[in-house]
Formats: sequence, C-alpha cells, structure tokens
Amino acid sequence: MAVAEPENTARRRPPRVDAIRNREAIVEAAAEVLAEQGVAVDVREIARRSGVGMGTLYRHFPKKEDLVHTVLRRDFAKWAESARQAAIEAGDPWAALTTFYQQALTGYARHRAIMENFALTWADPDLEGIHQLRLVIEHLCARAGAMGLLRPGVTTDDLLLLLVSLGHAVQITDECRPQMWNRLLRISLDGLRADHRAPLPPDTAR
Amino acid sequence: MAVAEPENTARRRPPRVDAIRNREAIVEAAAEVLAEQGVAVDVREIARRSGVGMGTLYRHFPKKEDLVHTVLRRDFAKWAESARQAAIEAGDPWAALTTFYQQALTGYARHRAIMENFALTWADPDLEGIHQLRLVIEHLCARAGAMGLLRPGVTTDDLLLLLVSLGHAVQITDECRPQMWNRLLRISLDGLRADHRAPLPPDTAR
DNA sequence: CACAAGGCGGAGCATGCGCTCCGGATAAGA
DNA sequence: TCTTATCCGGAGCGCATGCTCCGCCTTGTG
Repeated sequence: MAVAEPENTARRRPPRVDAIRNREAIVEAAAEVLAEQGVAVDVREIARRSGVGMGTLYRHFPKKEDLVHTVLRRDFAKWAESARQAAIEAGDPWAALTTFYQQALTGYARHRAIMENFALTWADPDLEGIHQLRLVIEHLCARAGAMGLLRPGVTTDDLLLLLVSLGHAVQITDECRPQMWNRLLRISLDGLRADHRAPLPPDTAR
Repeated sequence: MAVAEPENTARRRPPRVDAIRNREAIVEAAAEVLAEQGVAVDVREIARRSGVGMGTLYRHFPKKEDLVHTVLRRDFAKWAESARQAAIEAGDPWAALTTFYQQALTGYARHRAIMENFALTWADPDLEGIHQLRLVIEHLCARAGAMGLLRPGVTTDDLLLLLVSLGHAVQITDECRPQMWNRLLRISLDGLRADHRAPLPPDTAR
C-alpha cells in the first residue's frame, strides 16, 4: 500500500461549476423520485429528471447504492429533526410524545424510501441517523417516565418498533383513508399510559 | 361468442396421473418457497424444487400470478382458520381476542408471501379470504363489546389494520428478537380495553 | 485565444427473470 | 402391442435494470 500515489494530497483542481451543479441536481431529483417510488426505482428515471446523462450520474455516484445512501442520510436526518422540533414545541411530556409520533408518521407517509430503509435498519444503532432518533425517543421516554405518565417497563426499543409498525400502517392507509392510522396511534399510545400496570412480556436478548 | 367449440362440455380425457402428481408437487414446492422468500421468488426455483421443468410448470399455471394466487388462497385460508380455532378454544372474550392475534401473528411470521399479499389487499372485502377473516374479527369484536370489555368506537377495520401493522413488526423482529412483538401486541390490546373512554379520531370515508 | 484536464451523454453490455417453443417421452385406450 | 392425445424438459427469447465505455464538449488557465 506504500506505492507512490502522485498528488493525492493537494494540487488537485477544484471541481468544475457544472459538475457541482449537476451533482446537486442529481441528489435533488433522486430525493424526489425515491420519495415517490422507493428504492426500486430505475436509475435512468433519476438521470432523466435531473437532466443529466447516465455517465454523469455514475461519475458522481459509482453505485446506485451510493446515491441512495447520500439521499437517505440527508432526508432521514431532516425527517428526524422535524419530529424532534415538533416534540419540543409541545407543552407537557405526553403531548410531546403524541406530537412526535404524529409528525414522524406524517413525514413517513411522504417518503417511501425512508420507510423501506428504516424498516430494514431500525435495529442497527451504528447508523448515525438511527442513533439520533434513538436519543430523541430516549429523551421523550425519560420525560414522560419522570412524571409517572408512562407505563413501567416500556423501553426505547418498544417505542422505535412502534414507530416502524405504525409507519407501515400509514403507508398502507394514507392514500385512501388518511385519518385511519391516527386511530391506531391513539390506541397504541393509550396502551402506553401508566394506568396499565400489568408487566409486559420480557424482551429476550438478541 | 357462439362459434362452435367442439367437445368443450364432455368427452375430454381425464388428466393423466403424472400430470396430477406434478401439479401437486408444484403447488407444494411453491408454497414452501413463497413462505420463505415472498412473491419475488424466481419461477425457476419453484420448478427446481418440485423436480419439474419450466414447460410443465407453465402448462399448469400459465402465469406466475396464477400459481401464486392458488397457493395464497390455500394458505391464507389455512392461516385464518387456525387463528379462528385458537380464538374459539379460549375461554372469555378477551382471551379469545388475545389468542387470536397471537396465533395469527405467529403464523404470519412463517409466511412472507401471505404477509406481502395481505398488506396489499386487506382493505378489499371482495376477496374471499379477507372476507372470512373479517367475519371472524367482527365476531370477536361483538363478543368483547357485548361484555363491555372493548373500548367504544373501535371498528373491525381498526382491528384488521392493527393486524397488518403488527404483522410488519413481527416480520422485522421475529428472527432476532422473537418476543419483542409480543410486547407491542400487549400494549396495543391494552389500548383497546374499555377503560379508555376518550373518543377515537373519526375515520374519514374512503 | 489556445489548449488540455476533466466532465458529459447515451448507446450498449451483462445479468436476471417471466414466459415460450418444440422435439421427445409416456400414459391410456383399442 | 400399437397409436395417439397429452404431457414433459429445458434451451432460449424479450424485456427491464444496474453499470460501463468512449468520442465529443465545457471550463478554467496561461
């Protein structure tokens, strides 16, 4: 690995302006298309919408996966942040929890690729985005728990899984019955309230 | 449409024994593979496992869809029936509801194709299988409601959607944390109990 | 303005999958 | 046994999709 790589540290021309412009157009178009159609979308469609050729697209993102990851990291972070903001603006801890779910699930419905990806990776704490989201939920959990509002024994993992699970319900119902998932959310949250003292089944270690 | 179709009513030889045997082998193998890998499976894999050539497979089922439907109708019915039985054997109405979900969700975890298909078609009451399942849930709902155990305003659709939603959670967690979805089930069912009298959000018509 | 380094576009390759085609095999009636 | 309607197998077609290749063009520098 010690072979001389000439000029790999400096003396590199900065990227051309058209290259920068194109890269941004690609990411923008990809975000749009991934939100609409999910990760199974044809790469040609992304190229078409961003007004760029396949060669250009693959120069900037050597694998489709690279592009998808780039977009997903960006949009996932945006999404988690907006849910966090919504929770902060709510008054009491319980309202914060409710608002958090409502905001998160509403966003969910508008981004198929986020949903698909979240369902696959929610249990992996190494991913930056998931980790951030986990911290938010932990905080909400702690706040509600401190005021004795939350059912004892409920974990952050429970709340994360609930988010994934309801996310699926949202994806299925949002188009034809936009308020139906809200009923399910209400039911689940009521099941999380502290007046249920019966212990939950143990969560067997992975 | 009145063109003479010669001999379309009788005088047709019965199918050969090898044809019958092969047809059954195909359905059996397809059920296995669909359960493991979902509907996206390669048709060649089904042919291979049933020890039959592509020509034979496509003679019996002209489209992949036909085979999938055949298998799904069969397995969906089996699945719904086993959940119904479990509910019947339970004592009180609430135990029936709990057992029903537990049985249904356990079966769910073992059949990917059923899950994928159910998520797409649960709202369509024209499908025989879904209709049957709906009746079962309606009955459970009525029983629990009559004893004042069920939260007022909860509909059959709510319970169906809850099934789909938890089904997704099961699919995600069953391999690495087999008991985790049970916690979510418990939470949701507790949210369905009659001690929550706060009205649910309205379900806007489709 | 002249000239490269680097960027650009899209035809085309490789792979995977649904489905077809047809020469050969075989069950079942005469 | 002989005949034939019926069935069998699997090579291969058509299409979609991820990705590459290469001749032409743009940008930025002296």
